[in-house]
Amino acid sequence: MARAATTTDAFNAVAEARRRQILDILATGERPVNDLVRLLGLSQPQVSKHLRVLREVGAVDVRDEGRRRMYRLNAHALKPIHDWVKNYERSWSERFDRLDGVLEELEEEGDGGGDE
Amino acid sequence: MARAATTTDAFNAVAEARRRQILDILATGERPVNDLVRLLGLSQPQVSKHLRVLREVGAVDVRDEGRRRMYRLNAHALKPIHDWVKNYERSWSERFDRLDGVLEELEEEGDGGGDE
DNA sequence: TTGATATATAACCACATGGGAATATAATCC
DNA sequence: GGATTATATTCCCATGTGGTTATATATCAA
Repeated sequence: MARAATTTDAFNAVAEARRRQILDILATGERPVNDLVRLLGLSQPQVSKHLRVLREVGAVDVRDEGRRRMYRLNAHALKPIHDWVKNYERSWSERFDRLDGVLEELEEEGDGGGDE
Repeated sequence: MARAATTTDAFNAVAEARRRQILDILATGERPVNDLVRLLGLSQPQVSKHLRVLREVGAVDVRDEGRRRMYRLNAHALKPIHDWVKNYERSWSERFDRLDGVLEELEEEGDGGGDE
């Protein structure tokens, strides 16, 4: 088996930095494709393909406006990523560093003489 | 060019669900490889290879203990993911839904013939 | 209608992947 | 020493990739 498709879920879709950049731009408002092309300095097909991936995972919505296609962020698709990663926040949050130290000591004490 | 290597950064590393599962288990405490093999129902080489990816992006640390290798979470490597995705949180947070509506209206109103 | 503009798609390629199987390495036990 | 246990690595392969170039589709303008 190869790697999971980029369209499998939001995790795979935003693994690509370009696609995160696209979302960052769309976070400031709706944009046609050509705006993204200029702002990112990518080729037009490249941007269209990235947008397709983002569409397939639901991270962007499109709306036709004449010959332009207006893309809009749908950040709800990113919620699973936030939900997963937020559980790790305490590990790097200064506020919890001291608590973590205490917990580790307790664990080791209860562990029956482990040193290290 | 192909897709970025899984070891490029944390985003690519955790795009694989198995690796997120591994981190979830390690979040409960240090574990030898065989624990992960049993808990995940994966083959041992598979787990070792996933662990290598997680090591290369700094998401886990290892410690030798006899013939076992104890793996430990290093959640700090996940901070960039959290930092990126947290900026989108307001989009799905109920508390901000009403505010978003207001902001969008303001944007549209002010958009009378804007530049670009 | 013809031409220009805006976007999507297709064909192609080099390449890293995740899984499986087999093997290598290393520590422990007899 | 040999056997067992624990882990890492290597080889193999099918597959999906991101970029490029070329083309298709659709809308607007003259």
